[in-house]
Amino acid sequence: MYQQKNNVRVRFAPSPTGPLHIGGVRTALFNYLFAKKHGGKFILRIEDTDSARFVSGAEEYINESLKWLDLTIDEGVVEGGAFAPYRQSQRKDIYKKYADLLIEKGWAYYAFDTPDELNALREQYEAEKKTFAYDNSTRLLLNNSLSLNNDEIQVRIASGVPYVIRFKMPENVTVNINDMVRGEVSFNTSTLDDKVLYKSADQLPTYHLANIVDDHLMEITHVIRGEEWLPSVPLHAMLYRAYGWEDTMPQFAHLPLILKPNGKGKLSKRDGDKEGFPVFPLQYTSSEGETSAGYRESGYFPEAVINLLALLGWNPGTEQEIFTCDELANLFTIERVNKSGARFDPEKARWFNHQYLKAKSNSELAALFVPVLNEKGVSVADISTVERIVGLIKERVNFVAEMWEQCHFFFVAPEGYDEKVVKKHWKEMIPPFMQTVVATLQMQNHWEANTLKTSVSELITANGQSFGTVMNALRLSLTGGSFGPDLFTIIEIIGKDETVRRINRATGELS
RNA sequence: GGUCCCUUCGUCUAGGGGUUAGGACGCAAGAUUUUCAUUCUUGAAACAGGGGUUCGAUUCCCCUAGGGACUGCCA
Repeated sequence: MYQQKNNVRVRFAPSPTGPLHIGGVRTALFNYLFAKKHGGKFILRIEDTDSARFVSGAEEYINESLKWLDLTIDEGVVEGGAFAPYRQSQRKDIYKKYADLLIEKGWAYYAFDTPDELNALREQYEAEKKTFAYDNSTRLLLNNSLSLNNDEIQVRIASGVPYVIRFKMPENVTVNINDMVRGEVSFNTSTLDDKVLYKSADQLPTYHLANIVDDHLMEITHVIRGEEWLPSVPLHAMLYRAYGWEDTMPQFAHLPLILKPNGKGKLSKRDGDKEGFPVFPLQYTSSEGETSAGYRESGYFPEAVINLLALLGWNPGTEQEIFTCDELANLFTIERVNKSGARFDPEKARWFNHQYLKAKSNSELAALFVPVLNEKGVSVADISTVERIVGLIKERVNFVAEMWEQCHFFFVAPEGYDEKVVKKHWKEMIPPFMQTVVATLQMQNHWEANTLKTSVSELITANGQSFGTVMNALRLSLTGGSFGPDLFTIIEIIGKDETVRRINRATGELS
């Protein structure tokens, strides 16, 4: 397949145009895993060559996201490195030089057509049910240094007429690329257009130029990116050829897209809002004040996010599903990346988090739960009790935040009683019988779940009561509902006084 | 429309010329349980269609269909 190079250097190259999308995070992850696997370098390059779409704070968001997920960057804007700067807006001069070089070599040309003119052409073509393309069939009809005579070109440039630099795509060249995930991919250059490489609007290169120049200069060995770039591959390959860099051209790997849970198309911000799952690693508030949920704020553990993302489009071929990041780095190979897009499954995402939550120690979870308790107005005096409670309920929740509804009754008396349970279990004989239960409990001097269970069970049997009814009624009066861990453990933890108080209150209120 | 990519249970996927087509999520049933969960067991659930090649195709090839991406002075 692909030859392994000695010094693997991969880059994650996002644009700071908004919050990093979960698909972008997965691209970062696969790059990171690949670098780790081969003992190579993981580089973060900021591709901010679109001044119009630049969003302030987006770069910080990217850094914070990768940090939260513990995807350590070897070289980047913050980390520095031998190939700095790593922010493309700071490499302007480099790109200009390389754009000019292409003109000199005859691989590119100046084009004076304005955006308005081009748009008009597109509309005109569309009206005739055709598609306009700036390519070998049209370029001689347009205003550029290929169609205009030399004097005219010089006059325009000298008088400051804005121009872009376009790649002169050669005709009828077959470009074969061996993609690491897709195998051989083939294109004919005659179907390709003359892409803008250098913009007049902001005097910055487009992605294509900046990307190829930087990947070359930064000695990138493998380009692992989303499938949306596959159609650009022949252009990129031709650029490497134009510069004479073909022998060091990186290997390409185009990752499948992450698709909507249901419906058509790739995962978008909207889907998350609609289905109630995050699409972004961190919560994000746009400049318009619109907030989108983040995995972090939704209570996902970073390890769980890494795990679930790794298995979206890749698997090790075994039945193992839970992996540490180190395990993933060991097991990861591009060859086992799938070709087809994967629908995102919010349900399974929650399951992953559940697995990680269960695996955490009680003290770890208790520490995470204390802030939730404080928020609910519970001040924690005894952390060991919280640890114990958390241990009792961690099997039944997916998120730390869900713990409260599973265990609030350990901390506060029920505020009401579930009517269905009242109807079903709060029989007429319950209130009087509860008095004998209270009496029995008050006599206990060994306040421990098993002992309590024995005493109460004996009482129930001795009085010929229905075990289920009494137990449910008791649970109702203590928790307000019909769910939760072992009842006698609850009784043990909340203590004698509180237990008696709650039973008396329920008896009073429900009679 | 054009170019390119993709196609195994509802979803994520394993597999790969001869298999009872495996696992996971979710779903259903049963067992356990004082409740709800957990846990355990079981179950329903897939090779898009049509042609080839072959003794044999879900697997290889072609076509069709469906899906996706791209088609910007965005990345």
